[in-house]
Amino acid sequence: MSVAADSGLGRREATKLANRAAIISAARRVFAEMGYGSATVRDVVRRTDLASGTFYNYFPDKESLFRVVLEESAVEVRARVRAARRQAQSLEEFVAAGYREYFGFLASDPEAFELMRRNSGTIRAMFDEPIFGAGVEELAADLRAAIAVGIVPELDAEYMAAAMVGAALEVGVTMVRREPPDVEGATRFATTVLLGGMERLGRERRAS
Amino acid sequence: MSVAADSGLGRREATKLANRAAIISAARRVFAEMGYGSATVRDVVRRTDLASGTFYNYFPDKESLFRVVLEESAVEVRARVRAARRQAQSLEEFVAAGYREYFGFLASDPEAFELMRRNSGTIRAMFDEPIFGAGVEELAADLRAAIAVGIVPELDAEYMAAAMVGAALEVGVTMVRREPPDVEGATRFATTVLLGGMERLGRERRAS
DNA sequence: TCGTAAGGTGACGCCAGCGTCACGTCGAGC
DNA sequence: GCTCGACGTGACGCTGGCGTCACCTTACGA
Repeated sequence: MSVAADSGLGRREATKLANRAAIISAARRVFAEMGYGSATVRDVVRRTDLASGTFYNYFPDKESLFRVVLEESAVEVRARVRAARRQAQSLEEFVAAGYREYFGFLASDPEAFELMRRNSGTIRAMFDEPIFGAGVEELAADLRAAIAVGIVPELDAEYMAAAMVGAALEVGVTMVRREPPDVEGATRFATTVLLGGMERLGRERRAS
Repeated sequence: MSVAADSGLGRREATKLANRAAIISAARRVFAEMGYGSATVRDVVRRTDLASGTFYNYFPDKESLFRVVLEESAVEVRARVRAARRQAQSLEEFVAAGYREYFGFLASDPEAFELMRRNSGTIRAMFDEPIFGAGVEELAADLRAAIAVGIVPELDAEYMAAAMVGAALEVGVTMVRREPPDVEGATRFATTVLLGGMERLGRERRAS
């Protein structure tokens, strides 16, 4: 045994992991900077010290790579947001928890954020309705559950989910641009607006 | 004079206009379907009965074409939205007018909408902060003016503008997906939410 | 009716990305 | 230490987009 590596892996296994990671990391930067459409496999490989042929030992093509890159970022966020929401005991907590988790993610990983923002159109078209789209679906489901229990007034859950996610996206962009990004402030703002919106929707509904 | 054309233009002038229009129209569809990045000049030309060389008599390259295509749609919307807002006599009218105009546009020209949605990331990156971005700026300015006059409670105008635009974008997507799109319903929903949000922001501010 | 030139045409040369494959290297296992 | 095969390598053939240009058609004006 000539093991070497600090990890428990052999050299071969280790470089394999490293190469894959290098490709994904380079791809993340490339897709974020120039967008999926104009990026080429070569662009990614060039940001790596690998040969072009090597790429194809790891991924069959650009699209597969893109899917993996997104998976790595987005799935985790969505899961975190949803988990945070699940623990909420009140409506305010429900809304705030989701926003806090999401804004926290943006602040901590601006590159992933840029990646998703830059390619949001492509993402929507490619997976039709995933990543953010699925986020909307999940939120709508959570809202419907909350309405059923009576925590949230009766309202169009689909529209409400869309409004919440849309606001999150744009407020997030604004927050990231401010230095340093104020996660708590953005969370408070978004939460207040959306809670106020639900309140008023409830009031108007009752009035009619 | 062999004029011919129904319009007052000569044949040459007429085909020139028609060719330009044909290219722009084809480009709109191509960019909407495959996104700016992966679209090629050839893709556009192929949707036309023109030869590839002809394209370069009208536009120097893909980017110029893209800018013109966007200009044609976006500038007009932004102007319409802003004009509608300007006539508003109350806060409710201010918010509702903007949304109504915007949602009306989406419903009336879904292709332009698809174009902008599909390429929103590219647009942001290319013009950095135009189209929608400029929309946010304008809205923020209008909000600040309204705050100064006392119609809108003191709040972070930039965040508020972001939230309003973000909500508009996503609610718009949802609205367009419903058949038939209910412009008034979406307008009422978005307006109520955002007004409620402002209300609550004002209340919380006063409380602190 | 005729000369002129505006402008459409598409083949052309160039370039870059694609995916492959024959070769070489080097770690793994004995 | 030696053999073996996994895997990195980069040149290669191919494809398709790019922008150009010599040619030709035809509207225009006299």
